[in-house]
Amino acid sequence: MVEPKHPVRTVDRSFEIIEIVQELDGAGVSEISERVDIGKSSVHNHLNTLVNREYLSKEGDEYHIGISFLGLGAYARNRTEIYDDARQEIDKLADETGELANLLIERNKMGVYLYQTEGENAVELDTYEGKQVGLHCTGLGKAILAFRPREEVENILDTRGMEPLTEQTITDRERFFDELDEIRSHKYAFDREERLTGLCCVAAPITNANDRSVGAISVACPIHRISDERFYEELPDSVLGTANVIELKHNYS
Amino acid sequence: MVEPKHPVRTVDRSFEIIEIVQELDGAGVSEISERVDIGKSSVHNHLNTLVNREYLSKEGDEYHIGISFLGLGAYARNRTEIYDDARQEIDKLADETGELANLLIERNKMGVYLYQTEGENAVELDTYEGKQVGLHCTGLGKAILAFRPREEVENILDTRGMEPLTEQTITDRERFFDELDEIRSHKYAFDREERLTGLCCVAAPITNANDRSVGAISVACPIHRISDERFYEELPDSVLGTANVIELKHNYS
DNA sequence: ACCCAATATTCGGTTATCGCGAACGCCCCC
DNA sequence: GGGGGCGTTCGCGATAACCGAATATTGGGT
Repeated sequence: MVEPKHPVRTVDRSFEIIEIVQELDGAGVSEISERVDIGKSSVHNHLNTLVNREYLSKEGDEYHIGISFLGLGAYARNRTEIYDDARQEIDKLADETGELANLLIERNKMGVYLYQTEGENAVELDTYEGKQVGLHCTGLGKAILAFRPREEVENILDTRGMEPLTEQTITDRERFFDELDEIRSHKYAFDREERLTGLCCVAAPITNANDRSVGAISVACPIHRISDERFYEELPDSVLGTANVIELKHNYS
Repeated sequence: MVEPKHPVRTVDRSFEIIEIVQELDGAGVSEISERVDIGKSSVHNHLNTLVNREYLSKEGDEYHIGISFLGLGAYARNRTEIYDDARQEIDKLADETGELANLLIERNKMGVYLYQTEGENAVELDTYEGKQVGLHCTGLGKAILAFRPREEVENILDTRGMEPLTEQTITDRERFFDELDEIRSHKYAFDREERLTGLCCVAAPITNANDRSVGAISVACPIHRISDERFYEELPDSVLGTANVIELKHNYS
C-alpha cells in the first residue's frame, strides 16, 4: 500500500490507458490521448504494444479490452480461499430463492464481487464479477466487517472513507459500529437501499475457525417486490443455511 | 497481428513479469529477475508499481496475481457475443450429464475457454476460464473450424501450427480437413484423446444466421468410464440439444 | 465524384527515465 | 553468532519513451 520509491511511469501510463479503454467501453487514439494527457503518437505505441500481446483488441479504429485478462482474472479468483467451496452453493441459493446470489471478499480494504448467479426472477444489476465496491455500503461488506477486529475496521474506514451512495447509506461511524454489533449477534446483515435505491439484500458472513470472516454471501432483490415475511424470515434462513454449508466445506475439508 | 513499429519495451517487460508470476504460481524478485534477464532492482520497481495499482499482491516475499484482473477479464467476457446466451444452458448441460461442460470461442486464431461448469461426476482438468488452447487439438476447436471458410482455417493452421499434444492429435492437414467435412455433416465433433490422454469429449458448434460458428460447447469425460452407446449417442443428443437452444437465443432475440 | 475534416500512423530529435551494478539491510538457517 | 540468500536503496549512464510535425487514411457531406 506504500508508494513505490521508483515507480515505472511507463507501466502506470499503460494501465491508465487500459482502464480508460474499459471505462469508455472502447475508444480511439485521439480520445484516449486527450484523457491521459499523453501525445497521440505515444498512446498509439502503447495501444499497439498491448494489442500485440493480446491484452487489447483492435476493432476497426476502436481499441477494446482483450480476452487475455480473463486468464489472469480467473486464475486470481481460483487462488482465493473460498471461491471453490462457495460456487456450487451460490448456484443452489439462486435456484432456491429465484433471486440474484452473490459472493464478496475483502481485498485491499475494498469489497470484490467474486461470483454471482442469477435465479429465475433475478434483478438486473450494475454488479459484475471483479467489480469493486466500498465495504461500508453493502450488506455483504457489513457482514464481512462485523467479523473483523474493530481496529481493522477503523483502519479500513479511515482509508476508504464512508462515501454515501444513497440517502440510506450509513455515514455515521458510531451508528455503523452499532449496526455491526447487531449483525454479529444474528450472523446476518440487511441492506435496505444503502447502496442502490430500490434494492435490498440479505447477507451472511463466511467465517473461519477463528471466527474471522473470509467473505460473505447474499441474496439481492427489488424492495418493492418483497414481503416483510420473506425479507426478514425466509431469506435470512436460506442465506444462513447456505453460509453454514460453505463454512463446513471450507473449515473441515 | 502486426509487430508494432515502436513497441513500448517497458510495458512488454511488465507483462512478461506478470505472466511469469502466474506461471510460477507466485514468485520472488530474484527468481523473476533470472527468468526475464532483467536486473533485480528493475524487476523490483516493476513489481511495486504493479502492486501499487493492485494488479499484483505482495504476500510476504512472494508476489501474486491480483484480483483486479478479474474485473477486466469478466468485462471482456461479457462483451463477447454468446457468453450471456450460453451460460445457463451450459449449467443445465452439466447438470443433466453429470460431466464437465465447456464453452469455447475463437480469438486471435486461438481457442479461449469462456465458461465451464462441473456436473456431479465431472473430471478434474487442467482447463480454466480464460485458458487458451490450439484449435486443432480439441473437439471444441474442430467444431468451430468446421464452420469457417477453408481459407480462414488454412490461415489459422499456418499461424498457429498443428503441434501434437498426444499420440492421437491430428497432424496431417488433409486428414484434418476430411474430419472437418465429417463434422460439418453431423454438426458435432468427437475428441478421443487428441488433447489429453484419457480424455474424450463431444462438442457442437454454435452458428449464427450465416452458418458461421461463433463458438462451441462440449461435454468432457474420462474415456475409461464411458460406454460406446453413451459416447456416440446419448452425449451427442444432449450436446446438440443444448447447442440448438443457445443458437435460438442468440439468433432470434 | 470530389473535397474536406477528422482520425490514425510514421518518423526523427531530445530528454526523461529505465535498467544496471554495487552497497546496504534483513532474516533464516546452519 | 556468523554466513548466505534474499529484498531493497541509490546514483549514474545509455536507452528508449515521449513529443511534434508531417504523412497516410478514412468517412461524411455536397
